[in-house]
Amino acid sequence: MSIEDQYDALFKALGHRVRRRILDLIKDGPKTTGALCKTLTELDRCTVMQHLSVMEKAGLVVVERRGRERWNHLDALPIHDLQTRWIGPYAAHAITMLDDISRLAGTDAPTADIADKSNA
Amino acid sequence: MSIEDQYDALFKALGHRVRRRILDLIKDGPKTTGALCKTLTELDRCTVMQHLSVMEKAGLVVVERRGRERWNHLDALPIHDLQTRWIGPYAAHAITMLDDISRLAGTDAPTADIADKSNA
DNA sequence: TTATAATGTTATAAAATTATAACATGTCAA
DNA sequence: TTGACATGTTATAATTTTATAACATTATAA
Repeated sequence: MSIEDQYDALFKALGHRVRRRILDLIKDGPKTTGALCKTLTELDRCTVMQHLSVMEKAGLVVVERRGRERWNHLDALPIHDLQTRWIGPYAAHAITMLDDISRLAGTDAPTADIADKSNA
Repeated sequence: MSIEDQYDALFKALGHRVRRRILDLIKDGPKTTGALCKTLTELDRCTVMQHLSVMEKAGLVVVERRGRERWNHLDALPIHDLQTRWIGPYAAHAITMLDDISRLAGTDAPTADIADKSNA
């Protein structure tokens, strides 16, 4: 699987609000598929499993089988790598542009939220 | 447009390699649609325009019309915001987990690439 | 061991995305 | 003003994604 394939899979996995919701649900500890379905009452169980499958392919969810239960763990490392290799450089680019604009205009860079570089 | 809508649009826009390629192409300066099409020879002009439209909706591309030309500018600020508000926290979460594991195991955290926190 | 709970599999419908084609509009330059 | 260039619009085909249903498998506990 090429790096582009990985980016495709990752961005795709993050590009649906239900899947981001699932990430939130398992952020502080793994949950069984059944437990997730009890929370996501608006969705069919099969739909939840399909979403989990998309996330598993992206490496965001790691499955641990215990008896008849399936525990879905979050693995946030792919997100960390994405930040390091792709998002970070582009975010830096945004700041560079802002700085350029500021220099051209002879003013300071815009306010906190946008110009804030201190994101861990 | 809610914040979730924005995340959907952004992740979706980034979730296709052709669109990431376009971002790269306009990173160092705007390009006309025609110029982009000349580079992306494997795609129909309409397809390129559809991709540009997806990116425009996500706020990644800003269009400047000059005469009969359409200059596509990159705006990386949405990516910066995404990093600050969403990606960053999750990336930090990954590091926290690694630290927890290391502490439990009584060893140091794994090697550079993964444990590296120094991402600008 | 057997009913049931939890999950897995296969099939399919509905919706959205991706890619083209055909035609239309607006602009420049001779 | 007219021909050609750059882009816009509408329609449609092909593919993928999302959602659900029906049935199958596996494991637990009474």
